Amino acid sequence: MKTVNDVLDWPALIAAQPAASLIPETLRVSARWVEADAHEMLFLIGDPVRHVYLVIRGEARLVRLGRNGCEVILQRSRGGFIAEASLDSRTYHCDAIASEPTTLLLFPIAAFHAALEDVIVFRKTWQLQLAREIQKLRAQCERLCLHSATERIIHFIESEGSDGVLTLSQSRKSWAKDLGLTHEALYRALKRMQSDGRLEVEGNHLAIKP
Amino acid sequence: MKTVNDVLDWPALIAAQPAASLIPETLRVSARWVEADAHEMLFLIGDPVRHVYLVIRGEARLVRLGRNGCEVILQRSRGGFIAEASLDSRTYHCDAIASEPTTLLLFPIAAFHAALEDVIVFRKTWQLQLAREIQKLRAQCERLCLHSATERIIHFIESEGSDGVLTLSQSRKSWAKDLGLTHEALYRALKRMQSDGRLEVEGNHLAIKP
DNA sequence: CGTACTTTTGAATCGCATCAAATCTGGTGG
DNA sequence: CCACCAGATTTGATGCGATTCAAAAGTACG
Repeated sequence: MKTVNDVLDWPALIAAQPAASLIPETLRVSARWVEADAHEMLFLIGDPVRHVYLVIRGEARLVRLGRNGCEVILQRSRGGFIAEASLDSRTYHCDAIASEPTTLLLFPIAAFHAALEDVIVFRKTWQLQLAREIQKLRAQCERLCLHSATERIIHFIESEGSDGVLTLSQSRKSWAKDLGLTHEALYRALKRMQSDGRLEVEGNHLAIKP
Repeated sequence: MKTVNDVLDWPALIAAQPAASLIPETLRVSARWVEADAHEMLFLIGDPVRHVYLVIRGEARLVRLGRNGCEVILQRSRGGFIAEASLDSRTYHCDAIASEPTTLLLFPIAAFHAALEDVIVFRKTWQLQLAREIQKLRAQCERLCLHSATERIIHFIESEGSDGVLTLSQSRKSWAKDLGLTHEALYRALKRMQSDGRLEVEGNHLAIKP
């Protein structure tokens, strides 16, 4: 039988994907390799949880549709696990979509649980992963509680970037969604901040001026 | 030496505190018992992480002060762990305050880590705890991305309550902070929803009308 | 070259934040 | 028991800023 190890260059992946670096051999061989098209649904709300998803290339996002049909992003992952919190759930609480052509690894839940029990270093990494996700989400809640577009932008650059400098890894339109703003509001706020001399913009490179 | 077991009626606590139910004996005896006054700081941003905090009675909250001096709530815990995500951090990323007279258990970090390694059932409970926290935070981000006060209120009742009915366990003023609104906006939205016949309010009992 | 998408700008509207102040509440101490 | 105080609740008036709807210009890709 052909396994993931035949398809995948693990050493290269590990170099590129910190999250994958400590996946034990026993778990690797049980993984499934999946290529998803843009806009392809990975799972739907209510589906039974059968796999843990690791995004290798591209982007996957967790979304929920409000009653107005408006999409809300719960998680966005480029190179990392997605829906980690569903590891102990029976069914999914949201939908997962590939934003673009995306490569994923699917680990069967049972094997994943077994690896978490047996391999100490893997377990520690996993717990750290969960803690990081919590801190990231707390930062996002903090940001969304700010009332003005400008404040949210600054908060984002300061918490996601380093030293007031940040290189965006997404379009501004999707950034606007992360910030809980319309894209128009984001464009205007950015322009205002530029002309006020509070921000420097060069392509995807943003720098806060003191 | 006097231990926590002398002060604390564990069976009673366990009945009242699901989160405490699986704390192993070895960890229990190392716990410290703390009574905090209202507004007392439990730890400050930058403090080294020495303990894991479990709220027994009262309420503790994690906050961060924005540049405008406005307080943002990152976590609020009544009867459960607080700052779980700091278990693997060296220092705290936010302040912790007791909202009211509060009783806490403090578990030394080292003992906590040891218990996580040694006691399978405790470890599983802990991982579940982290996953639940992630899902709760995702729901909150989803809520904060809604643009109107009314939508946030409905979302909160539907996700935190059951079947469109919810009993508030906090003042409306602090609820407003959770919703990312001013208290005035919350009061007005509630009144509007009542007069529109979309919501029924009796003290802390809220019910969405279909 | 056409299609899909992002980026940008404009105008009108609405809702929330803000400031101010009155009332109500529970709890404390005299 | 009452006076008092801190905090929560409620109402009002005002202005700003984000949403919304609309549309044009730019950009990537097959």
